[in-house]
Amino acid sequence: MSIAITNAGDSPPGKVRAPQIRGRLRDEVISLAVAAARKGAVEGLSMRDLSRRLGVSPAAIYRHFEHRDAVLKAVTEAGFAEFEGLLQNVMPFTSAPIDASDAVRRFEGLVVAYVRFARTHYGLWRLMFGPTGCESRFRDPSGAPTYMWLGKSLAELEAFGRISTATAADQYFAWTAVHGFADLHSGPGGETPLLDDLSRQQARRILRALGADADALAP
Amino acid sequence: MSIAITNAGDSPPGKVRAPQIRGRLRDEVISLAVAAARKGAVEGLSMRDLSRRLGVSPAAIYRHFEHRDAVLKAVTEAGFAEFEGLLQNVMPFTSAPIDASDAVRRFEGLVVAYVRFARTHYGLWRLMFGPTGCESRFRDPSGAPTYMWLGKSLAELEAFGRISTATAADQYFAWTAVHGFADLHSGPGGETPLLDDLSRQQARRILRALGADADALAP
DNA sequence: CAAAGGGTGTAATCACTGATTACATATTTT
DNA sequence: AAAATATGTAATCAGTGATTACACCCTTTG
Repeated sequence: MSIAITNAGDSPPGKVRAPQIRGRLRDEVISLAVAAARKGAVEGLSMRDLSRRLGVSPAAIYRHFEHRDAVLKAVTEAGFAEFEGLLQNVMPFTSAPIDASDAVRRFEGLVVAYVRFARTHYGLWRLMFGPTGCESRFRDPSGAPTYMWLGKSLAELEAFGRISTATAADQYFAWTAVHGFADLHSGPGGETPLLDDLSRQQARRILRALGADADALAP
Repeated sequence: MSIAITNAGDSPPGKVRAPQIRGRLRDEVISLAVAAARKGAVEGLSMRDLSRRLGVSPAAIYRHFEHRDAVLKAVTEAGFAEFEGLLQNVMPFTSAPIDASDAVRRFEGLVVAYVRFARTHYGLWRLMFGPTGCESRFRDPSGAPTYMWLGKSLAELEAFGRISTATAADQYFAWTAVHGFADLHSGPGGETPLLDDLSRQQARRILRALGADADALAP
C-alpha cells in the first residue's frame, strides 16, 4: 500500500521557495519580461520560459495575469514609464533653460534620447508603438507624453526667438520627423556609427523647418 | 492479418486534389499569407492554418519553405513589390509632370499612397519595416526604392523652382517625416477621418520645410 | 517506351506553447 | 481560531513549428 504524499508546496530538494507575498511574482514577471524585451526578443517571449526562469510552475503566472497579452501590456506600460523618464531627464520640470543655445541643446537631447531608445530597447519600442501598444492614444497627440516633451521644448525655443513658429501643427510635424527618424534607425539593423550626431543633425533640420536661422544653429 | 493499404496519394472522398505542378502550392501559400497579412494578423499566422485552408497536409508547405520565417520573408517581399507598385502608379516612369502644380500633386499623391498603405496593409507594413523585414537596406537610404520615389519627386519640384533645395539630406529628411507620419497613423488604431487630407497637409508641410513658398502651395 | 530520379504530398511523431481545471498550501481577514 | 482569500501546483487540453520515413506524380533521360 502506497501513501500518496501530496506535498505540492514543498520545495524541490535544492531550491528554496521564497515566502508568498502579494504581487511578488507579478513584479518578478514584469521585471524579467521587460529585461527580455529590452534585448529585442518579444515575439518569442513565452509564459513557460518566464515561469521556468522564475523557478515556478507555468500556471502560477496566470494567477497574476489573465493571459500572455496582459503580460505584454504590463511590459508596454513599463516601457513607456522608462521612456518618459529618459525624456524627462533631458527636460526636468524644475529647471528652465539658461539661454537660447541651452534650449537648443535640450531639444537636441530629446531627439538623441528618443532615437537611442528606439535603437537600444527595440523590443519595448515595437510593443509601445505596435498595434496593441498605444491604442490610438498616441495617434491623438494630445495624450502622448513623449510628444508633449517635444512640444514643450519647441515652445521654449519659440520664447527665446530661436524658431519663428511652434503651433500645435508645428509640434506635431516635429514629432513625425523625430519618430520617423527613430523608427528607421530602430533595432539592431540601424547600427549606424555616430548615430547621436545624426540625431542632432535631424534635430537642427527640424528647427530650421520651423524657421530657425541656419547660422544660429551651428555648434 | 491486416493488410496495410498505404494510399497516401489518394484523395479524401469528397475532395479532388489538383494535379502536382511545380511551385503551385508555393504561390498559393504566398498569396494566402499576403491576404492574411493585409488584414493585420501576421503574428497569429500559422503554418497549420495555411495548410488547412489550402486543403493540404501541414508538412506539405515545408517542401516549399524551409521554415515559417521563410514564408514571412516571401510575404515581406511581396509587400514591397505591392508598395512600390502603388508608388510607381503615382509617379510613372514615362510621364514627366506637366507643370509645377502637377509636380506638387504628385508629391502629395506619393505621401497619400505611403500613408494609406501603412494604414490599410498593416500586417505587411509591420513585416516590411520590422526587424527581419528590411535588413538595413532601408536604413541605408541609397537602397530604398520607396525613398527613391520621394527623392525623384523632390528633384522634380526643385527643377520647377517650387522648392529651393533637394539635396540627399533634404530627401532623407522628407522621408523621415513621411515615414513617421505614416507609422503614427498605421494600423487599425489610426483611423482618422479625412486622413488623405492630413497626408496632403503633411506633404505641404514638408515642402515648406524645403523652402517652398507657402502661398504657392495653396490649392 | 521504359526506367531513373527528383519534385510534391502524406501520416506519424516530437518538443513546445498558451490556457484551464481541480486541488493543496500560505496568508490575511473576520 | 475559523473563514475567506491569495498564491502556487500537477495534470491536462488543444494548438503549433518542425522532422522523419514513406508514397506518389511528373519529367528527364537512356
